[in-house]
Amino acid sequence: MTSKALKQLTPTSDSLDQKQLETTLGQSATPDESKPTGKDNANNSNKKTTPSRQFKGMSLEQRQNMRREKLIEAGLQAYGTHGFFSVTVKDICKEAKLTERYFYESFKRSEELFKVVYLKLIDDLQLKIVEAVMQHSPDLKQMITAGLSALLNNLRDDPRTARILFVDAVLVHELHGDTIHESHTRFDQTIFNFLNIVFPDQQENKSQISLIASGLNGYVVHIAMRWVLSNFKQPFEQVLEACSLAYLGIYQQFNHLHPTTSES
Amino acid sequence: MTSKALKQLTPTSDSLDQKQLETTLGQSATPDESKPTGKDNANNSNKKTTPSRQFKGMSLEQRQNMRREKLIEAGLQAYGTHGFFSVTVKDICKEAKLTERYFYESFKRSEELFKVVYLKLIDDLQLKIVEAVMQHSPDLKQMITAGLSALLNNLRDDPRTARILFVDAVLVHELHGDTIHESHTRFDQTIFNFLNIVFPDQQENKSQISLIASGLNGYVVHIAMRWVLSNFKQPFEQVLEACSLAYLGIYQQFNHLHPTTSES
DNA sequence: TAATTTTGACAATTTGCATTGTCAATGTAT
DNA sequence: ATACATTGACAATGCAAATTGTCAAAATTA
Repeated sequence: MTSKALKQLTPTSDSLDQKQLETTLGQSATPDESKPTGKDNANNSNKKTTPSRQFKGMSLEQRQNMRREKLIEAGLQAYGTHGFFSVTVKDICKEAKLTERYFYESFKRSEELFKVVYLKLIDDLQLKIVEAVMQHSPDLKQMITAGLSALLNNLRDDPRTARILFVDAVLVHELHGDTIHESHTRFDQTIFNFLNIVFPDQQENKSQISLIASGLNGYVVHIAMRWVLSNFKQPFEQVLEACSLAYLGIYQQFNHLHPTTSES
Repeated sequence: MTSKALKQLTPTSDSLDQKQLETTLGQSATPDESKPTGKDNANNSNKKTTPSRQFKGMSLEQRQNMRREKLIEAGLQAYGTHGFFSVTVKDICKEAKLTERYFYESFKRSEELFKVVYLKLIDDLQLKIVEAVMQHSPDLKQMITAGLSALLNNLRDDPRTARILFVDAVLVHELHGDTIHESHTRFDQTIFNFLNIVFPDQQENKSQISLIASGLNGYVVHIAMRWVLSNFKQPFEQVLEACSLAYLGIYQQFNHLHPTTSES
């Protein structure tokens, strides 16, 4: 079906290099500040505190981390199901089967938990996509298909992810300054890098390519959101094709505008 | 600059019909429920009320409408500058130089005002775009350029619009059920209609074209948002070109996939 | 088993804002 | 000029959720 005009797309792909891909595309932003936020852990060696004791076979730190994980999972469930603004701290605690106290043990406020959930999700997603792309490295069309499939599959397998990443995230962007905004930008950046590999000899058009990367990102995300919100009405293949069409179209257009070697 | 590969894009455009355009593209959704929401206006003819008296040369209704307009303008300013969730009713009243009482005279709650502001903005924007497109009717490339220019100019002239339409709107989608969601969909729909005109004989691919319309919408919006957030760093022409590239690319791709008449 | 910490349930307090209400000052009609 | 609608400033109340605090049951160590 999608063969006729697509064959001519793989020519420049021989300039693709597996190593180059790994180096350039990667970039996990979670800066390990996603660790416990609570108070002074390390047995604050004052007077009356004989803290740290084993419990259920776990140390204090282990228990805290376990609670933290439960809260994060509960946050994913609650935020992803009801939306950030319908969820209270109490809701999350109920979901996690923990009491409020333990929420504040790990997070200062609801937004902080949300941020952690968000960063985790977007990191996971990006990793999956980049891996999928790299696995099909030399063939441009396959790389595109693989990356898009990874994205769409992820969203379909867990719509909560879609809600958090593409709906509520905009919000927390506000509340959280720009930390999340930056990580949102990372996607643009990844696509930008990809385009730079595909069009190696376009030094002048960096700025233009950057814009196009943002556009492609928006293109796919918007379609994906419709798909999610429609409860996956359209068949996977159709969505995939609609998404890849943009990439392939851009590819052709760009090559026509800036012919490098053998373009007509 | 953008000439070489673009010339071949206007062929099918001879099938474009001005009337068809007007009929198909239009669609203002504001259902005139955007009128006063307050209590019983019409001199509730009970006992003790001798309401309605002239004030500053205006009737009660005139004064209410004037206050309403001031609130709407204040809402645009406040929401568009600080974001919906940072704005309180008091803020809006301060901005409008009115007291809370008059807010509740016209609106039940903050979301209601937001909705009105939103619908007003999106109607204005869509009108401008459709008009611009129609004015350049026969020539496909010019239509695209004109429509995109109208959009970008509007956003640049008033970034508050961008914030409300593309950032906070998602939000109020939540709060307001789907009224706003629908009007958000209208943009997709408009583009869908446009594509249907451009590809008249693609009855089978309706569903596919609908997805692509959403994608194109997302593409442009995402680029536009970057542009806005970067405080319009990139030159207008560059943004415009990046946007139109997607339309032209899709056009070619689609024609290649589903050749109608003379396509190679 | 006794001493002590950890935990869970839930009450008490705080906070931020919406929403309503009061009242004096100002403008309007007769 | 008098009576009253209209307005603006701001206090009073309501409310929902965040945040902190209390206390007794359960688990742990020795």
